[in-house]
Amino acid sequence: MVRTPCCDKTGLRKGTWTPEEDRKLMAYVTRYGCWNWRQLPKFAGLARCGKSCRLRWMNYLRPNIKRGSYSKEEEETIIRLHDSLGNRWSAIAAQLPGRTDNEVKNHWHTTLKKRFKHKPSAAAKDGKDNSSQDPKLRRGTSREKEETKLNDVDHLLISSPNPPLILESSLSSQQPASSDQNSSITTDNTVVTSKLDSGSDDNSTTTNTNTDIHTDTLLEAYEAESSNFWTEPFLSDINYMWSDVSSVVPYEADQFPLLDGEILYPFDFYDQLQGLDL
DNA sequence: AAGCTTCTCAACCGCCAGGAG
DNA sequence: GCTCCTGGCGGTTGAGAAGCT
Repeated sequence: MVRTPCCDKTGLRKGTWTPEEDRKLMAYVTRYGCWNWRQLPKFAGLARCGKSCRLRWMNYLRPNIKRGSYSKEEEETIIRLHDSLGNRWSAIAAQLPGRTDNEVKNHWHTTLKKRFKHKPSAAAKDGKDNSSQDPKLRRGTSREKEETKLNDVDHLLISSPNPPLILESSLSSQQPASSDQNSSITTDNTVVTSKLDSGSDDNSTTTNTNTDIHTDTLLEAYEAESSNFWTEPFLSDINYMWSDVSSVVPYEADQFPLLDGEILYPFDFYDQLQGLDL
């Protein structure tokens, strides 16, 4: 499923992330934010390129990542948005709280796409899905990007002017996060929450705006072709709790001997937990 | 049980946009 | 206006899991 680890010419690691690397990245970003992805691995004590760190954080370690099966509503949203937007996975993912563009893209290619092999999307028919042909048309407008930015949790992480250096050997000497750092994290959580809320609103809005007759036809076909689809329980609703320990901290707590609870559960974790009837 | 094929998805790659100097 | 740097995006890859023969 994952690539075997290897080293490139510059000595930077590639391939599968180890639990140790995840721990370092998570500890650093949680505590200090992603002030500069390029420089971050150096300060975090990681032999990875910045891009790799960013990708790992965005697609796997972020606290609000939703994992598990897609619900009927989520797949419906993907289908509708793909029909209207084409392969703009980040825009589609923005309407699916907790889902990453990579995940949405994978799910489309592995599952949803096959169900509509013979039914080209409206976007494709209208020429909207020409993104892969003309790279200049692949990107969203600056306004769309701005809106996406507002939803992007990471933009609210702190930007430390003097980033703390965390060397492998110095992790244990880290002091607890300052109140300022905590506030940024709390802000992060607030945004996550509002994003989740607004996400559903956006969903309905987008659905109303973008749904056309063709999409309905597409969805009907989709329903007809996926026999067990509508009858499946909302697995993701069961599996996903964005404040769940498993999503916030993918490893056992005792694997974080250097981290205190403040970092393990940096947000108003327990408050969220109580509200979920777990 | 073994070998083969198909599927899944984490991760890489290259390109582009936008900001800073 | 130009160059450089960085973040972000979408396409693609390929190892491992799952299914099939």
